[in-house]
Amino acid sequence: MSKITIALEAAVATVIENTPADGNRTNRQRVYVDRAFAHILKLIAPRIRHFIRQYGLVAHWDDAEQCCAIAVHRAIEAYDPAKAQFTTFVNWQIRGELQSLRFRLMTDQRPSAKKVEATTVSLNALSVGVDGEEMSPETLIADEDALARTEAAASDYLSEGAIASLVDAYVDHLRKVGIEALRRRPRPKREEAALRREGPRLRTATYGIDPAELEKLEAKLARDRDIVVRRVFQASTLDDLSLETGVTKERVRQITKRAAKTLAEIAAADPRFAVMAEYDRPATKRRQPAPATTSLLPDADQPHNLLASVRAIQPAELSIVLAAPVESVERVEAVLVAQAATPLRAVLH
DNA sequence: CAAGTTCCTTCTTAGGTTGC
DNA sequence: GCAACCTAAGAAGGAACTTG
Repeated sequence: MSKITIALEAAVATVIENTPADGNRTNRQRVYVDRAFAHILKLIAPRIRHFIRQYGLVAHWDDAEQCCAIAVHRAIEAYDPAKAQFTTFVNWQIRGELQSLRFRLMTDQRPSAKKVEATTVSLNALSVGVDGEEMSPETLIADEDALARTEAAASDYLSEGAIASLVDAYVDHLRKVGIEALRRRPRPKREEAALRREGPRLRTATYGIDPAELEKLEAKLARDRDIVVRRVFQASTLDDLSLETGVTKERVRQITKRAAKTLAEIAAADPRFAVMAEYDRPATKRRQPAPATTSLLPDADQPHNLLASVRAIQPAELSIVLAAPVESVERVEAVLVAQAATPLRAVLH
């Protein structure tokens, strides 16, 4: 154990000792707790600075420090020395608070309730029985899965919106390319001669392109859009799409292959689809650390972010891995399996 | 000027491979 | 076994170019 770890344990022990179960501290106890709390903050100040930088919250330094202080307070309240060391426990509390702060600052762009003239209605006000007696809202909740389904539906709604935007961007790209090709394509000589005979016509609205050609282009775009949406995002089969669109399975495959490539390029180039582009990257590739001001996610290369899973194992298995006698690992119940080169990290109690 | 040739793009067909 | 994938080859259609 390092000096800081030992000092943290001692300071937290002081806080716990001076916190009676009923919450009524004496003045002396309050002074001890305040001193110990200040000492804890001083000990973990370098770690707090590190996390604030890592989470890209340098621009909101004061708020981030406040969140970290709250995290330390919560960590002390919930800390159980029998389960883990405080130094480990407080890390996760701080990260959780900072993550939450970043989410509020960078993601939640909803207007305030006052601005949209929203009214908050208490569930209790809605749950009055026939006889006028108030009923507990919980008794009215018959569907325990409602929350999960609501969240899933909201997630689906957002993803459908993102997909529609991405496909719109792809179709716009195709339209741009198609119109450019029509503009570059010289008019057939016979048609040109006929136009000369008819005299000049103003067609600025169609950029000098024959409206019939534009109609054909739009029809093709609509067909391609349908194919891409159903094939790429809804997993329709080649057979189904071939039957319904009238083109061969192979042509459907070619269209979707070209679309997938272009969609990936659009997603990578447009910040609106940054999350999709991020998701598209192979998991095995190590990402380059992004500047803190542009990335919403913590640096994946940091050792504590490499955690992949927590797996329960038997003491006998761990004794083999660590080449230690079974008796010395009897109290170990779980190990953290990390993605790093060292496959196992265990703490022997 | 009409018919033939060439070039380009889109789409289809055939046959082999791969993964579940 | 089947669906999907991939490659190669070729058909179809439109337009420019060439030739008699």
